[in-house]
Formats: sequence, C-alpha cells, structure tokens
Amino acid sequence: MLMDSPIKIYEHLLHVLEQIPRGKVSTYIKIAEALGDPVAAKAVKDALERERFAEFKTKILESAQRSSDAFTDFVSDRPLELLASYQMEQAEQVIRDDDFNGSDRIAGVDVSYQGDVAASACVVMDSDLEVIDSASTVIPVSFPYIPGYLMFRETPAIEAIAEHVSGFDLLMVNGHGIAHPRGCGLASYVGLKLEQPTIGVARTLLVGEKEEMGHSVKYNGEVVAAEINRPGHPPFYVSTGHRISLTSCVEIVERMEGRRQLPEPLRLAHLEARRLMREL
DNA sequence: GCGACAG
DNA sequence: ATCTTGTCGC
Repeated sequence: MLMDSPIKIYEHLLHVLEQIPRGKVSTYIKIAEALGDPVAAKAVKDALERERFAEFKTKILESAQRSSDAFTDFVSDRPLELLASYQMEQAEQVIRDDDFNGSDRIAGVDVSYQGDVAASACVVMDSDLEVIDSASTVIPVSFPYIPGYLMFRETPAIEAIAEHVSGFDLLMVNGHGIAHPRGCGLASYVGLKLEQPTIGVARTLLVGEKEEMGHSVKYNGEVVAAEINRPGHPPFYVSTGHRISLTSCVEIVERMEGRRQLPEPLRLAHLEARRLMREL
C-alpha cells in the first residue's frame, strides 16, 4: 500500500458527523466504527470537545441511554481500516534480529504535546552516559491519539528532530515496537522510516501478558517484549523496534539505565521536550 | 456486568 | 499525553 500522503482523519470524521440526520443522534462507538475501528471511540469524544466539532456534540447519545436507536447507516472510506492494513504490511518489513554495527552512541526521542502542537527532543549519549548531542523542535500535529495508531500521531515529530542530531547507532523510542496488535508499533515504524535500529520502551503493555515465571511477555504465542524491573520503581517494557533482537534490547536498555525508572536518553529527551513545550 | 487500550 | 498544590518520604 502507498502512504505518500497522510490520512486526513479529522476530515473523515467531519464527513461522518455530517451524515447524522437533523434531529437524530448517534454514539461514539458507532462513529468510531464508521471510521474503521471502535477503539477510536474515545478519540471521537475528544474531537467533539474541540471547537471545530462542537456543533455536533448534541448529536451524541448520553452514555447511559440505550443506543439501539442510534444512527448507524454511515457511508465512509473507513480510514482506520486502511491504516491498520498498512501497519500489517509494514510489520512484515520489520527485522527482529541484530542488524547494527556499534552500540556506543544511543539516542532517545520523546514528544510533548499541547493542543495541536508537538515539541520533540532527541538526545544522543555515549556508553558513559555522557551527552554527545541533542536537539529539539516544534511541529504541528494532525492526528489524534488512538490506541494502536500512535505511529500516525507521533512519527512526524520524531522524524523532524531525529534528522537534526549527529549520527547515533541506535534509537530508543517511547512506545512499543513489535509488541503491538498488528506487529508494528511506533518504535518499529520509526525504525523503518529512518532506516535505523530502534528499541521500543513503554511503561505499560498495549497487548500481551507477562508469563507467570520470568520476564517474557507473550502475545499470540510468541515472546514480543521483556519486563524490566528496577528496585523502587514500577516495571516497564522493552521490545524490538527494528534491526535488533529482544536480547540486545534488554542488554542496551540496562546499560543505559541511570538510577531512574527509564533509560537516561529517554529521560533526558522527555525533560527537554517538556521544557521546550512549556516555554512556548 | 463487561471492559478498561503505548503516548 | 495533558489538566494541577501541596505534601509525604527518601
């Protein structure tokens, strides 16, 4: 599938909302289904909170009401279905084995938000946890947060800043790699687009379950992530992004671990992204 | 009562 | 992710 131009999800939403007949109502779930995936129900709700769609909010049923009479006969291109199949295609391109030269220079990226604006920061560190380079920038966002579709919201901001940093061997991303419903989370996608090895680091699981014994997280019968435990801190999860094995992910993440919960490059990138956003 | 979902 | 002060504890 070709993804030359980004999906204009809000225009699709507008198109769907306008189909609700005058005097009739619908539900967030039905609208999300029309967009191609019911998981987007909360994102639909969030969108209707915004000025642009405020006029349609009266067309939503109260949650306590029964939705049997909700308008559901929408005509839509179902954009989220398109995006989901795109992810499945991309998943096949992901390399889950080690395919990198050195691992001295580790970078971390993170993004901070404020309305329709994103501030992204990238920090590169060496094996001694010394900062080698860093950069940050601001860029508009045009896609909402929808569980499973984070890549479409965050990748543009990450690409925008990753280019402005000197060479790194490996990039750590806040979000899952292959530990994703369709095998291609943000970290994997960023790896494919930048053609760089990436590691996914996330605070909570999106899919999968930790095995009774050990630290492995299994999804559909395969190990897709590892739980990392640091004394005094809640656990977090690491998964293959692109061109690296899970074993190496764990090894590198533990090596870049300061005394905090998350790896230093990610912690610093997070601080920098927030700092930049708050000074605007 | 079920489900509860990266950032 | 973000909205948000003080407060408890190392």
